Amino acid sequence: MRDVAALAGVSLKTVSRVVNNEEGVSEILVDRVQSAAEKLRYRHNLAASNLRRGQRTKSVALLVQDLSNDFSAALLRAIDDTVRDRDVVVFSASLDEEADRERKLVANFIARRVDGLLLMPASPSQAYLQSEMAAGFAVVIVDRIPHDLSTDYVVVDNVEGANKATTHLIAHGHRRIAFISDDLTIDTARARRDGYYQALRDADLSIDETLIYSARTVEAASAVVTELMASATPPTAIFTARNTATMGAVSALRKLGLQNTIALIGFDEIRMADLLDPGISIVAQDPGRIGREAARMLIERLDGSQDHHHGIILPTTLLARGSGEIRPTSNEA
Amino acid sequence: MRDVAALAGVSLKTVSRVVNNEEGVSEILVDRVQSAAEKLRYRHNLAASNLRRGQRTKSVALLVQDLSNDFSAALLRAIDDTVRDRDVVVFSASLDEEADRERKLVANFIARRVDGLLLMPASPSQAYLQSEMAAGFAVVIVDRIPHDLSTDYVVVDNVEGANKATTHLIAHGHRRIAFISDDLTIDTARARRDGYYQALRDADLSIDETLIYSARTVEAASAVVTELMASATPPTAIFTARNTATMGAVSALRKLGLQNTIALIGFDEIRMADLLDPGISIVAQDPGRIGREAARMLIERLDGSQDHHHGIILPTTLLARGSGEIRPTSNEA
DNA sequence: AAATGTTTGGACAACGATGTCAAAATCTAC
DNA sequence: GTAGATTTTGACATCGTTGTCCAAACATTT
Repeated sequence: MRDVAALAGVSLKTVSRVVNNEEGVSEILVDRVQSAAEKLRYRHNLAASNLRRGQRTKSVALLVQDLSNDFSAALLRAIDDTVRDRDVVVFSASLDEEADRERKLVANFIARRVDGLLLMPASPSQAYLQSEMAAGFAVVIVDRIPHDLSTDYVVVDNVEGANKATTHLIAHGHRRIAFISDDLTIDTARARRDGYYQALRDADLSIDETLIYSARTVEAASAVVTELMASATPPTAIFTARNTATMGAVSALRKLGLQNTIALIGFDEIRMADLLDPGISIVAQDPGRIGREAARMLIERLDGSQDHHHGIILPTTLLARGSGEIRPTSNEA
Repeated sequence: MRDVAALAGVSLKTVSRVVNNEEGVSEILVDRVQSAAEKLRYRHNLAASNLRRGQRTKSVALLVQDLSNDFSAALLRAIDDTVRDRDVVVFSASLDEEADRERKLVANFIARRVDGLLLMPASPSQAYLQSEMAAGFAVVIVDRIPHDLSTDYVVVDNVEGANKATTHLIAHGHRRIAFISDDLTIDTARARRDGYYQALRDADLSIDETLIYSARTVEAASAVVTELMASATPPTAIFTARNTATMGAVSALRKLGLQNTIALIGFDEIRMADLLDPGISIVAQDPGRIGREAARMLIERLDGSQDHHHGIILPTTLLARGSGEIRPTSNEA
């Protein structure tokens, strides 16, 4: 910038004025500065500008479990779309449920002075964010309920959704319904299990702990289903509480030739679910909507809203496509 | 920082030393500074540090067509994983094939002084990056061939992959093979069409322009297939040159009840492809590998490599799962 | 022609951090 | 106890910008 000023024969401040499109610089000088900037390939330094101005960095960070998961990818896309109007850019990273990584990344992003954080927490407690928030840092928790932290969040009604799925299976005559979720240390997984329990209780069915499994990956879920089906008393229906689990279950059932025998409902949409045979019944959430709402809440905070923190609980939709409507075979009923 | 120094009763520089874990500060002072920092909730400002040090910002940007597409999401994940060791964070954004957006975002990221750019270009020419690169900015083009720019890039062998798919269909007796790709202004789409043409020519089949379509979205592709099948002389096979096109074709064929009649091969993997009936034959690329290679190349440049720029052309794999092995019905042959 | 108003341009300090270099404090050895 | 070596500490300038405030240049009015 100094060089540009020298080449254009003006002061630093005048160059700054031109760069920022400020009023009060004669056209002749504007031209001279611009061509000098061009010649020297001058590039404005946003970091220095932000430093001086003490302003927002116009950047936010999104931390999710796994960016390659459809749900998280859709979330990211929706968030990026929502903040784009305001010229805000998005950092993102995968946590793989490692609390350490969350802490490290959050510290890094705070050092970078991002304006806000959208977090699908891997940590059991987010109390460590309290002091940051007190200092004006905006945080919105997505897909999970915040723990030990009073902040905005956006989730779906996991208990209700899981209840709906389980009740649906019960209504179709099932009494032995397996539950496969992500690790139960995860809030969302527990909520879905609670919904499952609730539905069983409401139907006066006993809870069989041997039907409760957790599996992080598609392969793990597939192995669980294979094992379950080989047991002495296999379930007649499966409720998979996560998209990867659903994919694993579909794959395993098909391999066993049981896709038309064992009922299956999954939580969270999977691609091509309606094109499989049978179609896979799903309790769907709308990741785009979750992302948009979360980004909107974050933006409101950045705009200075001091409203009381609140959570948005979005509804789920049961999509009956066939797999969830399979009835138990006679000898199992 | 000033406040921390005051509270600890030391100079600014000493605080800086403690923050940066530099040698030569007595333990007593280290403790005093740390507890002062704690008390004041001091957070190191990376932007200011980078400004003073004139160093790398340890951030890179990834610009792709659509972050919610499986391919791009897998790319992002692989890149994030690769650069994480070095404590580098990743910005990402979707371009939706809008060249303007690419230019704007690149300018923004340069102003933010990201160390490097991973770009799936939407622009027809990337010449505008030449001067940035001359100034030491690292650029790697992914999934497409750079235009008017000498730089590193990572692509798959699109011509060969498309040729392989088309040849496979021809070998199964097809002579009327439809081609559905992304917009043909896109380099990669053109390369795949070229591979398709090449295979037809090699088999002495004429090229029928009425069988060439482009469709950006799943819905558009579905509509194209529906239209094609309603025509007087429908194809007996379809080659979809993009994952969204494949999804659209699968959906349309199934709706028409033609999934076991019309052969289909897609370029780029789709989820659950092997679980559909018939399984969907795919010319697969490995997005994780593409991302890792691209990130690796970028890192090498950041480490100062001045090697001649070069492109990596990764192979594709034909996965025969059923849909691509359907033979034309007798009256069509 | 003097007084007033309106643009336009520039000097300077500051944002938060750190490299340089010299001063102060501590230690060693005779 | 003192010269010399060594460890700790701090003053200052600087990275690239921009807000503040004043000065110069020019136009307008009476």
